[in-house]
Amino acid sequence: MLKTRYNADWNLLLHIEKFNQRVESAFSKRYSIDIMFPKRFGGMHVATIKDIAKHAGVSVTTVSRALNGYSDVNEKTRDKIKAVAKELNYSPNLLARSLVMKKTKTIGLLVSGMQIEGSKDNFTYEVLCGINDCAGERGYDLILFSTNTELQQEKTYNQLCQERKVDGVILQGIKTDDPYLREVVESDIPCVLVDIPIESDSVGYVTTDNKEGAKKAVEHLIGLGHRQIGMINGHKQAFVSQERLEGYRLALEEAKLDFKEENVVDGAFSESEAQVQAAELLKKNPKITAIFCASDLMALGTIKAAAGMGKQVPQALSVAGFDDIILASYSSPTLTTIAQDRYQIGYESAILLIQILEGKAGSRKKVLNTNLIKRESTAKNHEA
Amino acid sequence: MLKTRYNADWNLLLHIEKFNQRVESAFSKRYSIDIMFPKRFGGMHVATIKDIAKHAGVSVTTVSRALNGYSDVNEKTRDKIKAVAKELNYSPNLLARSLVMKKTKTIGLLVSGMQIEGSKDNFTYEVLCGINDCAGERGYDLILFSTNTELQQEKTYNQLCQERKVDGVILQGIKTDDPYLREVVESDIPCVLVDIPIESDSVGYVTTDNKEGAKKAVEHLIGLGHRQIGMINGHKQAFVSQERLEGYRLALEEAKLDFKEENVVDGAFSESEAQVQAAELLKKNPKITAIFCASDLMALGTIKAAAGMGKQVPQALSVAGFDDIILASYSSPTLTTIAQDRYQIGYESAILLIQILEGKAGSRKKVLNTNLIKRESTAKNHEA
DNA sequence: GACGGGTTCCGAAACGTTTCGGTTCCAATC
DNA sequence: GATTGGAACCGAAACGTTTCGGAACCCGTC
Repeated sequence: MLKTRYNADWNLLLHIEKFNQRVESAFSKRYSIDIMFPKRFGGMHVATIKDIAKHAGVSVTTVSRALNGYSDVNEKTRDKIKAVAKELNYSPNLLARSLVMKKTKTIGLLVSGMQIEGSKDNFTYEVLCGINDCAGERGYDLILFSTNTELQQEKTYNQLCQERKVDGVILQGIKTDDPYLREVVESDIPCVLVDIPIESDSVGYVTTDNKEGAKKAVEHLIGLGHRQIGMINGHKQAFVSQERLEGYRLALEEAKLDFKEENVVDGAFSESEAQVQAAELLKKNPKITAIFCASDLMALGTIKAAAGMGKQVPQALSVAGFDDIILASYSSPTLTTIAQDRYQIGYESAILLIQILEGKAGSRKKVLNTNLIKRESTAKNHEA
Repeated sequence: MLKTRYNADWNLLLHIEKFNQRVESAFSKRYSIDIMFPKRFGGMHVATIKDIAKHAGVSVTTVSRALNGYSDVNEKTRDKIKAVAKELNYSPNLLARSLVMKKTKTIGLLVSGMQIEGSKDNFTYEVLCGINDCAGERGYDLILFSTNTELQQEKTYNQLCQERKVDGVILQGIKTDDPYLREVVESDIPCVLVDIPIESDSVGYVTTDNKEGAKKAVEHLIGLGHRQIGMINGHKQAFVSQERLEGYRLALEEAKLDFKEENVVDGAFSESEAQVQAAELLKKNPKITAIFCASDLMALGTIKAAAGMGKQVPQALSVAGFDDIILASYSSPTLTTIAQDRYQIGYESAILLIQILEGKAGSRKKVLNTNLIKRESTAKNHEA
């Protein structure tokens, strides 16, 4: 479908075609269309720097310099200009400014898991809150890129960023095998990754100490007398899964317990999948008295699986999770878990990105601490 | 703090001042600073329409028209231009385009409750998901305005929108006495309100049928044989509270039950506040056998209050909530509640806004339906 | 009274697009 | 052979900023 001339809007082709049947000359065509689509901003003319210049009797240069706080303008002139600006209800056109300054003061947000399913663990939302707060404090605005829809899928990471001219990007929720990730590393757009450890001149990351966290959880279980401890992990494409597995292994090792590969299964970070996998695991290895899950959601699934087999938690089986999502303190039994501060992850991501942008980042990575939260889902091993 | 000339960046004042001590002439000053701050986009020159024109041997006009699908360009030329564009890895500069087109294809998001507290009910997040999906499908990007920080507080609604030149705005989570709200109505920026019923040429709203929903909940309680039914409402500044109260009143009326004002208290949509208020209400009126809460969170608080008084839910007290948040199906007892589709609210908001933007909105309001979800927290009235 | 230096201002170019108002060329028509 | 009309293209202005390179003026100094 081609646009005919004088057509400013795809969607209005129909109107125009109808219209064309009634008009002859190019002039009337154009004119009428102008009437049909009045400029939105034009309607109630928004004051520009030019208007201020005219009203204040100075040049645009001076207005710009005055408003931006430069020193080579007389204070009296500056006051006058400011007064006129206020009177005209002026606010700068950031588009124009960005165009010449080559900085937009916006940071892009590429969230892969911005779906309704993310509602249970609130990971995405809480990270977003942190980013938003930090960006707000520092004068940056956030622009959201959706990557889930078909339409956006066609555009590459670079296109997204180049078109909108974001100063930098924060990526969250993308898997290690996501095509976007390659692009990120190859492009030189400043960016911060959440939970993916890549460092370079223009890319940094922030994550929690997943290894240490997992280790704490398993040590807790060991401390309760458990010797046969299973693990429900996430999936291979997640860096955090590797780390949590490593923490699990480490804790066992330090306690001189055997690490058995068959005691570890993947639950895809999903409650239902974990339920299936946990049931199978418990059937295959009935001696297991405790399970460490790489997420709270999977812990909930595991508890359901246990219940399905007539095993009470925590009496017959201890279950520890990871994340400390809201549900963890409301479910029954309440969940023993490793808390990670998702808000802080977001906040630190924004800090780091802005530091990189402004050329004063020391380290390009930030690793946050975890907390063991003891609740009802873990208990002493009575068989010990 | 004033900027000296040749200073492109506030934050670098220090560097420059230090630097100035070492240089004399204006020329060397400028030159050196240029070296110090290379243009970010300039580094690896991003292809512009001009470059394409040069490489393809045509004018910029033709390139623009070719890429935008206008009809008065030879198909052979168009193909060549497209090829060159791809080769140069061209992507249009939306800043420049927006500047002349006076349309940015972005919609602003003004969320008042973008805080970590919003994590329990996922209202904000789920609405956001809906908006994001719809906007993505229709080629709009989202830009987030934070209103909670001090810095942003100074800027008026109009300034925010004018500066970023968003095409339209969606407002969510603002109270009826929020100063922003006045501005919205007075400005002529197209906008859609969530849960605030204001209509005009440029503003519409979407909400759920709160009255009907509340009525359903209370009718359910009445159907279970309850005659003394209390209500924990939100607060006066919320439109939804008025509606839900009205629904409560209506249900009582149609069942020929007395509406007693002392049976309705405000819980500020907060779990803990509701707990306090519910305890007081139950003490003052021990004959109450059922309570309708204007939110699930408050229902949870109410259940805690009941437990604190030795009343089992649902045996001694039935509790119905509103929202159907995630917790509602995980708490114990699970909550009987009125489900509202928050995702849909977001999605419809975006649809409506875009319709208004493109001048083809029929109605300027959209009211969504609710669903009664029966779970464990309500039961037959044994005293009846 | 020429000169240097500081203060205050300004003209014009630049950023990357879109689009108005043409022009040029060629084939078809009278 | 002059006229018309369409197809294909282009120059230049416009959008609203910032900033480079001066210019004008005044004051003090040699």
